[in-house]
Amino acid sequence: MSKKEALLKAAEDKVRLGGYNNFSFREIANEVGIKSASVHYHFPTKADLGAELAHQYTNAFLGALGDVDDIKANNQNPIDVYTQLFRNALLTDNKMCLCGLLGAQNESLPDKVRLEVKRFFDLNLAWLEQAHVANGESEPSHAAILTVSLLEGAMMISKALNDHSYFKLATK
Amino acid sequence: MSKKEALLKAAEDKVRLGGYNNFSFREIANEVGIKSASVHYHFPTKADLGAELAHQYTNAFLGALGDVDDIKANNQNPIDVYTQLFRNALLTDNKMCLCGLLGAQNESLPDKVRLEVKRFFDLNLAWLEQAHVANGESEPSHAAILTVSLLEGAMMISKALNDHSYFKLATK
DNA sequence: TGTTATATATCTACCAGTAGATAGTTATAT
DNA sequence: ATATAACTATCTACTGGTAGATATATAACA
Repeated sequence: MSKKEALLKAAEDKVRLGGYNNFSFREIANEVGIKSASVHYHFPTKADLGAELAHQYTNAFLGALGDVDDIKANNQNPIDVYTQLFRNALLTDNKMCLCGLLGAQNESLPDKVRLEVKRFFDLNLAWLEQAHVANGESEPSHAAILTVSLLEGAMMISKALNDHSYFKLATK
Repeated sequence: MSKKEALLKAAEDKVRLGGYNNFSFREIANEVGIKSASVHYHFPTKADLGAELAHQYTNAFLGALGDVDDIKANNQNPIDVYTQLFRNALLTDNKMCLCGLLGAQNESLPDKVRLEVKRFFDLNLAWLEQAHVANGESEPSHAAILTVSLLEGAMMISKALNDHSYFKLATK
C-alpha cells in the first residue's frame, strides 16, 4: 500500500468514527510514518483529501454492490445484497457509513466534499431504484428512499447506543 | 434569555449543522457578546456544555411529544405526532436532529456527552414502544426501532442531498 | 443606617497545544 | 535532467483552559 493509500485509509477510519473534523494532517501523517507537511504533496488541501476519500469510498461501495441484473440472474434479491453490504460496514468495520456521517454534517463541509457526498447518495438511490424495479415494486423510487433511510438510520442508532443488535433488529 | 441560555442556543445551532467540533467557545461567546473565558463560568469544560446541551434537547423533545395516552385520548395517532416533530425539526429549523448527528459521531465524543445521547435514544425508543403498543402493534419494540431509524435516516439523506422532499417522501 | 461579606457574572491577559498551510531543501529513481 | 516523494523549518490562526482582577447586587450584621 502506497503512502497515499495509507493516508486515505487512516483518514477514513477517523472520519467514520467522528466526522470530517476528527482527523488532522498530523495524525494521519504520524500513522503512516511521514511528516504532516508531506501530506500536502499528495493532497494540496484538506478538502482535496476529503473529496478524494468520499469519491473512492463511493466507488468501492458501488463496486462491491455489483450489477443489479447480475444479482437477479443469480437468483438473489438485490435489496438483500445491499442490506448485507451495510451490515458488513457496521459489524465488520464497527464504523459508520462514511458518507452517512458526512451527509449529516453536510453544511459544515467544504464544497468539493459536499459534492462527493451527494454523488454517493445519488448513485445509491439510482442503484436501489433499479433494484426495486427488478423486484417488481410499484413505487421503486419511493422504495429506494425508504431502504437507504432505514439502513443509514439504523446504523446511526446502533452507533449512538453502541449496540449492533439494533441494526440487526431493524434489518431482519 | 440569559447569557447561559443564549450560549446553549448558539452551540445547538452549530452542532446541528456540523457536529460536536463545529462550535468553539470563542464563536458562541462572540455571538452572545461575552468573552470566551466567561463561557467557562457557565460550563467548566466543553464536555459539560455538550452534555447539558444534549440533556436539554432531550427534555425539550420529549416534552414536545407529550404523553402517549393523552394523544390517543385525543383520537390522534402518536406515531404521526412523532413524525411531525421530526418534520418540524428538519423543515422549520432546517437542521439535523442534534442527538442523531452526535450519535453518529459517538465514538469521538466525551463520555458525559455520549451518555446524554444514549439517554435521548433510550427515551425515544421507550416512547415509541409505548406508542406502538397503544396502536396495537404485534411487535412494538421492533416497530419502535424501525420508526426512529427511518426518520433519522431520512433526515440524514435530506441533509446530504440538501433537498427536504426526500424526507417528505420517506414519511408520507 | 451603615458596613461588611458573599455570590454572581463578567473581564483582561495569558498559556501550551494544535490546526492547515507554505517555502525552500534533499534524496531517490527513472 | 526530470519527476517523485519526502524533508526541515516556519507561519498565522485558533483551540480549550487557567489565573486573577473587577463590577455589581444581595444578604448579614452591629
